[in-house]
Amino acid sequence: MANAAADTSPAPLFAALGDPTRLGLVDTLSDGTTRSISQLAEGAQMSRQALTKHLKVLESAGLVANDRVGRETHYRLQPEQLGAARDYLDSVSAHWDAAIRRLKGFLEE
Amino acid sequence: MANAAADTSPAPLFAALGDPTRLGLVDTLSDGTTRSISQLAEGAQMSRQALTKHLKVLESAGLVANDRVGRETHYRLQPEQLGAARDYLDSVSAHWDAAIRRLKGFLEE
DNA sequence: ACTTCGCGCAACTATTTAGTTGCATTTCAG
DNA sequence: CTGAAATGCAACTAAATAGTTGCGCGAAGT
Repeated sequence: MANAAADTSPAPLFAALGDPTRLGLVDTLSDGTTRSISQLAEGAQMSRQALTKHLKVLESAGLVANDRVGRETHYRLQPEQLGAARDYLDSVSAHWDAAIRRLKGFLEE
Repeated sequence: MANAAADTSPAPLFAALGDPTRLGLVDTLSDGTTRSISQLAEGAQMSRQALTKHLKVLESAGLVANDRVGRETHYRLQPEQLGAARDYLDSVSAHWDAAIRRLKGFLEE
């Protein structure tokens, strides 16, 4: 069991992405670099603690991970779950496409 | 302006998908058929009104649409926004991949 | 005409979530 | 050693969310 999040349903994953602040964090971290909480909080319009909470939500969803470096906590993006979310959306779209193709087949007969 | 949802950020879109009930509705409707609220509420373990609220959330996100048919309200999936969400995830992943490739380039020099 | 079905609207409750502040702890710098 | 920086922890508030119930109304069936 190496997988903590996304056990059965991707809903918690989408929920984690469903907030502008967290989406911004994901976007910021998508440049491959690692940042401390204070660095991430610099530009933001809310307290460091609020940011910390958001980071914990992202971490629970498996979207980010952190390493303690001295007195700093460095967060980094973990892109695997992004792929999982994308795959889910793909499967729904594929289901839809196949169904529509089938329905059209009936109509055009 | 034909686009009501996903104006700037896809966060509301992800938020709409970030609930197991709503994700189930999307999944159910992905078979291309149209269903009345009562039909959708049949299997569910909650009241029709609760379902109605979830459907309105999905509708606000542009994920479903409804047509009034007599005394029934038929909901159908609108898959375009699914594609929008997928595209966003793709762009983040692409950004990540490019960044990592660049970082690896530095290291291997 | 009468009844029933499918909905919408509104009020209400309980839980979760987003955000704050204050304080203690650990680590680095001088 | 002393002080400042970076963070974690805990308590608290306000607002959003998920859910309920009750009721009224228009559309269908008989």
